Amino acid sequence: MPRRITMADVAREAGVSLMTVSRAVNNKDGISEGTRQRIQEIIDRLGYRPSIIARSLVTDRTGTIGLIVIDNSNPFFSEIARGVEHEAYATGYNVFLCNTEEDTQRELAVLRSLEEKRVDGIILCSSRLPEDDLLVALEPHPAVVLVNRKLTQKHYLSILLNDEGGARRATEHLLQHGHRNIGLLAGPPRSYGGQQRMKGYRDALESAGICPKPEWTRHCLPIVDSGREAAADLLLSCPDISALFCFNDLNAVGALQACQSLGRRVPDDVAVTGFDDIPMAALVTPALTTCRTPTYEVGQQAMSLLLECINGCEGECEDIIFERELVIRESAP
Amino acid sequence: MPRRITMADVAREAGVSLMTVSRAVNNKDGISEGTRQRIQEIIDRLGYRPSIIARSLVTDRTGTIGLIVIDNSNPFFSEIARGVEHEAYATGYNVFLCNTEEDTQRELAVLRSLEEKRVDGIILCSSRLPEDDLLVALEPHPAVVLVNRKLTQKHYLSILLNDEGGARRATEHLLQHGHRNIGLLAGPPRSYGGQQRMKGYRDALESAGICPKPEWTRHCLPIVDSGREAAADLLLSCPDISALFCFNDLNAVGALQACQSLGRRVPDDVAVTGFDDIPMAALVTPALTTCRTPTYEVGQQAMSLLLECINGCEGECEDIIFERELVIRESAP
DNA sequence: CTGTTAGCGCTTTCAC
DNA sequence: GTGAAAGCGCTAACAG
Repeated sequence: MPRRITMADVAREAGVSLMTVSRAVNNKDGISEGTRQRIQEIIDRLGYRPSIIARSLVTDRTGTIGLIVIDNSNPFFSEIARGVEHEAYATGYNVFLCNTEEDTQRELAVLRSLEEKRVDGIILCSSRLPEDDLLVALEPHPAVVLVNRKLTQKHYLSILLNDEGGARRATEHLLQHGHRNIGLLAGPPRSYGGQQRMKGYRDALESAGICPKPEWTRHCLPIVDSGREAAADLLLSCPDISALFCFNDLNAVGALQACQSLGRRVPDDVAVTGFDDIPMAALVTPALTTCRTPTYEVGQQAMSLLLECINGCEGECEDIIFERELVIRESAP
Repeated sequence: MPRRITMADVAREAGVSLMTVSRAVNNKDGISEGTRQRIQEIIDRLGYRPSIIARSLVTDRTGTIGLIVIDNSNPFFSEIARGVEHEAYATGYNVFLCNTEEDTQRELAVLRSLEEKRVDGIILCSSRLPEDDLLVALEPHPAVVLVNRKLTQKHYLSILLNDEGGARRATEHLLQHGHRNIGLLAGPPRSYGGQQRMKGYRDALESAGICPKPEWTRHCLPIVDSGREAAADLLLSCPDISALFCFNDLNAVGALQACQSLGRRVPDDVAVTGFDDIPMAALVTPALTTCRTPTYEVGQQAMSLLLECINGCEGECEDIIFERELVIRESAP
């Protein structure tokens, strides 16, 4: 491996000083058009690439951000990631993608390693950390956008999803169709979104004069398999349940499978609702009634917000709230 | 924003030199256990985080790698990304995720920006660049692993998928069930995997004494919508087609939709095969016959290979070839 | 319009 | 076991 071309090489070749090359590279003025072109030619010929590492050391900007999600193989997150990366690319940033895999220790570790990498900011999706830990872990980061998580002690710039409202509407939809005993696949206990959805679910039941029984609830991981197991368990122990409100679409797909293997028809014996409206939701049989989120846009907006934050518009930035639109399909018509 | 804590702050506080702190931070020896502990305490108390940026400048290692995919919202890639990131996390690396969105200019730009970020290596998946451009763009990178792309002029460490074999088996499966006029959704023209699949498809047909007609083939983007359009177009212009071999599962799902809207039953009127076996493949109706790839493992192995390459085991590293296992389901029983 | 000096935060090398 | 000096590749600040 031959030594890399540095700015000094370009400067020597062009017979100018480092600063002149630097100005050419960064398109700054205070340099004649002639020298700029001459230097550009030499840069191209030599294949010089400025070291963002060296530049960062002095400018204190790395041109990188960190994106933390639970699990990039969950379409909800991979679509957010795509939105973030699209916006980042458009503005010259690179994105570190980190999965926490529902592990709070890993979430902390990742937050720390991004700090050591001196990212200009982070987008943290669906954090599972207790608020106290989160406050400490976020504090050293120069810019932060939270997705789907709200803190009580301190405000961070956020993209919020109206999970409570979405859950309420979905549950009301089930109630309107005569369901009284509605099961809840509640997702991970530490999920803020899960807690909001539970609120909406309970609220809707109580407004209808129904007391949501604790035994109607099962926590589960936000994946198909865990949803299947939780649903099967729930349907077996509470045979009078006629509808399932599921934390997300993956859980709902699992619920569909559980119903199938228990010989319960959907929606006739058991109605099922999902959450997120991932592409799969419309394609399974029966197609899922669910709450849609414009996931890609969430990612885009999160990155835009973060950029504003990085570029120092303290105070002027505002949280963005996305609605969860109820999409009615066959699993709960 | 208060100034960041630097190693000098720690050194001053501990009453030692920079070097001693450095040794403690990097767990090097040549330092007594006592001082090490004392320094560690001060580091914790002050919340010091070493600057990987500054370290990189002297060590010439950044602890980062670049992962380039076409589209992270395609489950095939998001699952690879998860595998890569998992392995990276385990070894202390961070991953830049970049989407090319089928745009070769963007692929070049991303390759270049990763170079400027001085990544220790890159994993390039399903590159769409012409070989000549690719050779130039890859040359300056210190370590490279190619996924599902083989070059003719120079060898790069690769994870290869036996797409040709998989396509042949899938096509043979269709032939064995009496299909003679088999359409091909061929994917993007620049896709190496697509070219290999086309080879396998043609090979199988020719071995069966059938001349694959050019009008049986449609190129399309590897997404549902494009698959639907291409399939509809194909079925309309060649009504005698009784089976479709699709570039990937997303295309196959699109083909299913096209059949539905044209009133053609699957598999009775038209048999359909997909490729990849993404989770959705088993969940749509009818469930897709497809060729499975252990995508997550592809990602893991790609990262392992890259690490070996980074750590300089020239020559000893070997390409890894994954088979594409035919999974028979309802869409082509 | 161009150049010189200093320094970003760390590690390498060598000296004690 | 510990420290001093030099330098990684670049840019900010100022001088000409």
